[in-house]
Amino acid sequence: MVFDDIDRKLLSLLQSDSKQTNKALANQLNLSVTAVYERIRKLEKNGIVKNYVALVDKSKVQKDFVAFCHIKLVQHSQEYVVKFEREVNLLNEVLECYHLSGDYDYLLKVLVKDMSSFREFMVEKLTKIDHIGSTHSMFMINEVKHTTAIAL
Amino acid sequence: MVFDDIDRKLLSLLQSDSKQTNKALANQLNLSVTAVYERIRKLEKNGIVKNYVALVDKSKVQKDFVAFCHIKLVQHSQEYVVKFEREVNLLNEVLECYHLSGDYDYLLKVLVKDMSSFREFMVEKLTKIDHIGSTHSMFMINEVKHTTAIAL
DNA sequence: ACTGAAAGGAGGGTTTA
DNA sequence: TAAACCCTCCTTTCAGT
Repeated sequence: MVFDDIDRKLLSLLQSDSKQTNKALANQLNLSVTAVYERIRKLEKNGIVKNYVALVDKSKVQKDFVAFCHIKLVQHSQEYVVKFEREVNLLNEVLECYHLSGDYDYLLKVLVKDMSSFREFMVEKLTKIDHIGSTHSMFMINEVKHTTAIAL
Repeated sequence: MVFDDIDRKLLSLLQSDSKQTNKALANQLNLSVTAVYERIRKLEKNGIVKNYVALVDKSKVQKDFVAFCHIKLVQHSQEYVVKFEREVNLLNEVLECYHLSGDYDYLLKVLVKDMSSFREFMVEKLTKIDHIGSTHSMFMINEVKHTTAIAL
């Protein structure tokens, strides 16, 4: 799909606030309501807009201890990798997991209540997954920036 | 603010799909539409729900090269830290930035088009920020998991 | 804090220009 | 594309429990 500057601006608006009415969007884009409606439909249909979500303030729900865990597997056979990735997907403390280049295989972003919850997570959940060789964790001191909006 | 199991379920529903109507939410929660409406208002008013956003599929907009950059500052004076954090906030390629414990000071999640865009980002933007001592970058091979939903 | 009803407004689609 | 118009359904308010 090809998108122009108006689509880009529209995506930027929707990424910052998806509860705006089509009328409000139309004003900012100098378009008619119908034109905005059609463009949004197209973006959704093409899977460019995946979905709409509410963002929750983690500090307000006692989940503001963020840890980044580097993980190395003992082996890299297909079987081990698939199993590890499936298990990680089931852990709700893990918000993000990336297979990475470099010294370690994976980077996990883990969200829990506090250090003791993190300890529990490591002992009871993460290290219970087979084939984990070594881990190295770093803790967030402060969140400097966090956005879900992709600049186009 | 105190929240009960219904609020938790409501937050979970809104975090997975914020475009659901209050009626649909009411059905899932066995509540009336008004009761759902009031609960959502309370969650918004208390800042628990920060905002509502559209999530864009990065692979569909040619932005699927993800890099994690560890950064060490040459000094840690208040002035350097503040300036660095302000500059980083202005870089739209940086989706996330955390001040971390450990060997490096900061971890940045950077989103660009490809390796050559990343090179450009490093040379033209990131390393133009003063006081950066050393950097160490890792590249995403595969995204195993990525959610914005906080489990409650 | 919940329900149900009722008003106002936005979504979703069609037609005309 | 844009604008006018429609009907439907959702949001929001209000009275009552």
